[in-house]
Amino acid sequence: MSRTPLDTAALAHDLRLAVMRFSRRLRNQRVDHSVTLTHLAALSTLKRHGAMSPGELATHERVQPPSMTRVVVALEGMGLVTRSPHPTDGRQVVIDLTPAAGELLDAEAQAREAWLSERLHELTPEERTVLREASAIMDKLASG
Amino acid sequence: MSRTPLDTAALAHDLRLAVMRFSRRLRNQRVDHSVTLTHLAALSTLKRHGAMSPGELATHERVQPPSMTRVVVALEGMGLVTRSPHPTDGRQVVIDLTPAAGELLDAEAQAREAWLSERLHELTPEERTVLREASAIMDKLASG
DNA sequence: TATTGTTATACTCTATAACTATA
DNA sequence: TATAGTTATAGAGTATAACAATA
Repeated sequence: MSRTPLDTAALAHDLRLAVMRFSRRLRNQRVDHSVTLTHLAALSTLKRHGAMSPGELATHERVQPPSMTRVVVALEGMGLVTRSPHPTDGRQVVIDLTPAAGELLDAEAQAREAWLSERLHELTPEERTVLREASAIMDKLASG
Repeated sequence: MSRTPLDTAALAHDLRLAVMRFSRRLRNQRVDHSVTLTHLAALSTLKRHGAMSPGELATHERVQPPSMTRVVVALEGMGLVTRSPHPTDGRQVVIDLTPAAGELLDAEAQAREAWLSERLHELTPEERTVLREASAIMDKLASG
């Protein structure tokens, strides 16, 4: 058969376009204009994985350090994260969520995901399973 | 059980982060700096669906018309698309690929997708099937 | 010297609002 | 009036290069 190479090329093509269109749609689904999707993603990662340095956060989100610096500065200005000196390494900084961020995440994340959650509800359980598995695979691809 | 609402919220969360990280990774995978990923997506859509108006192209790519105007202007400047008057409707414009775009798509798309194709090859056939199905579902979600 | 983070700068992507031309 | 497209403008997101501080 040896159809794999062709299939893979077609999959790469379709997957690329689907992800681009879907991510555009997600970004446009903004309700509150104070916290952007990028900000929310950083906050979510901090909530899930706990306090970490800007560098670690950048690695998690697959962005370059200067890009994360900008995000952290904005979040600090909004009172959503704190920057503390690292206990032993003077070069490093520890970014952590403030209580305000915890509250915001509970409320805002739900509101922002309302559209997506609703759409997901309209899918079949099988389709949701596909997306659940695809999420893990895409994260694996992104981190590789 | 009634676990669906909770599952859906968690899925919305994970899917959002996975798509954001994956799309960042895709954008960063730029090899040639003359044609951007957005440009390539528009060209791909024109190749697959044939000549169409800027408005139709914007709908396909889930962007607003002014955003597509900018892309089309850039592509025309690079000699990759032509803008012709619509035969019957004087308001409309028809965007079509030039021969140069055909050549570029064959070569450049493959080159740009080399990274992704390689990564996809490392997956199991089952994982690729998941991504293939997920692509279709994400397109459905984006267009809904 | 190597690492961590930041500043400076610039480019891509995308949107909304206002305008023009045609239907 | 309504529609298609464009222009003008702005903001979000991200990168590379250069710099400062610490290890």
